[in-house]
Formats: sequence, C-alpha cells, structure tokens
Amino acid sequence: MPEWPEVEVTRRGIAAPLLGARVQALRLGKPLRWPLGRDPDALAGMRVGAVDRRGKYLWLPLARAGAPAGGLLLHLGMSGSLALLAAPPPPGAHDHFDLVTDRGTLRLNDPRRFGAVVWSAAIDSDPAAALLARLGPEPFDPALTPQRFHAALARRRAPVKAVLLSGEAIVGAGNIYACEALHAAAIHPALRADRISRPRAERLLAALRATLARALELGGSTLRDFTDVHGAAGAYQAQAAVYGRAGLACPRCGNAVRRVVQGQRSTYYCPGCQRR
DNA sequence: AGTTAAACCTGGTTGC
DNA sequence: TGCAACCAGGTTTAAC
Repeated sequence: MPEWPEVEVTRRGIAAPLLGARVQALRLGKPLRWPLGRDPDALAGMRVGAVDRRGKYLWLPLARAGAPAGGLLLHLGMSGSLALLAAPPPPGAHDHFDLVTDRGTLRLNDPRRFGAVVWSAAIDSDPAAALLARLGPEPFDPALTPQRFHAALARRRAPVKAVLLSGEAIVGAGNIYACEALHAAAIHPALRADRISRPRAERLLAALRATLARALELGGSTLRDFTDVHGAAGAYQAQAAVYGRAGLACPRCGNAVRRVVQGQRSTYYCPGCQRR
C-alpha cells in the first residue's frame, strides 16, 4: 500500500472533519485481517478524540461522555484506502468497513483485505500494543539521530533493503520508498546493513526523510488502488527513479535499472551508481 | 537468536 | 478466446 506518505495523506484528510465527530454506527463487510474484537453496536455515541498515526497504522481514540473508552486501530494493508463520504452510496464489493458519524461516513475499501480495523482499550494495551510493539522510530522523530540509525543498522546482518522493510531501524518505508531512498543514497540494496559506514547511514537517513517528505507533498503513490479521502490519486510514482522501472535508464547515470527479488519482494536498483 | 519462507486475498497483466 | 502463471503498496506466523 499504503506506505508512510499514503497513510499520512489519509490521516491529514480525515483529521479535521472527524475530530469530535459522534459515532452513530459501524458497518462491517467481509472479514479483514483480524476481527474487530468488540460488539460494533457498543461504539455508538462515542466521540472521536483524535486521528493519530503510528508507523502505517491509524489510531482513532474514542471517548464516551468525556471519558476515554478505547479506540480503533486501522491498517490499510496492501490495497486499502479510506474515503470520507457525506452521502455514502450503498457499499460496493470491496467496502468492508464503515464508521458512520455525524460528520460523514469513514469507509474502508480494501480489495485484498489485508487491512485491519481492531478495537483496543488503549493504544498501549493489547491488542494495539502487541501490534505496535516492534515498530522502530518515526522517520521525522528528532530523537532518531544518525548515530542511532547507524547503530540500529549495525545490529543486523541482513541486506539493508530487507532491514528497511522490517521497520526496526525506522518505520514508514515500504517497498517503493525503500528502493527510492537507497537509490537516492547510492547504496546497493543487497549490502549487509551492518556493513554500512556511519557517513553512509547518515546519507541514507537523509534520503529516507527527503523521499518520504517529497512523496507526502505529491499525495503519495498510486499503483492501482490508493486514493486520498477525496478519491484523488497520488503522483509520486510518475517520478520514481527506479521503482517499477526495470530495463529503463537510471536518471542519474543512465545504466539500465534492474529488478531482483529479496525476501519475496521485488527490489529495483541501479547497478551503475548504487554501491556495495 | 536471527533469517527466510508461507500465509492471508483479489484482480489485473502477460504469455502460451 | 481461454487459461495458467505471475505480479502487486504489508506484516504476522511458522519453519529452518
């Protein structure tokens, strides 16, 4: 999916209208990754206290009569997107969750159903806590210094591309932006994470931040399914340097971009200018 | 303990 | 035209 920019685009689209909204009903479609874990009818009357994000998860705390009751943890999986609809049409084949509020209906469309909507009593208690437990630092957390990032990479012997996808050293980069940031930093995706020098780690961190920020500005990437809450597609994919461009010329050095498979995922890189 | 594969599910594209 | 094979933004769970 939805990687960090797409989730943040989504969050920004719904935060203002949904803040303080009163839940009227929940509608569930086909099963998502996990069951909701709570009687949907029990949420009626609660108000949305915030629209937060942690990694690629959205967290909507809900309160009843001013007292926190819990919240909904949402993940868009591989093909999910959220829409905020003033007058929702009847749910389509892939509309699997509606949060009906007095400010509109938040609707999850997710053809592959790898997404999730889970009730949790708090973000730091299960099931939310267990799902968020392994997440590394947020990409723009000031506490994520080059030193710390380098130290986190040094703990892993796996290929740096795989380590980025694991989210252990930094959250937010999925397959598109991991490939793009490695290209921007001129680092070969198969390089062992613990072999990356301190200066190169610093460059990679900067590249990740620049790539994610640029993608956010452009509304994310739309390969197929993703749109923002108003139905608009992202524009980043059109200016990707390597992702999805096997056989095409690297914009930096002109060599043909190569596609390889690492950890069951496609990796795109330029053999000409990304060094081990 | 740490790395790698399997699994979840649908649909679009490609190739024979 | 039909059909099989492969591919797609993620991440948990099971298996080496």
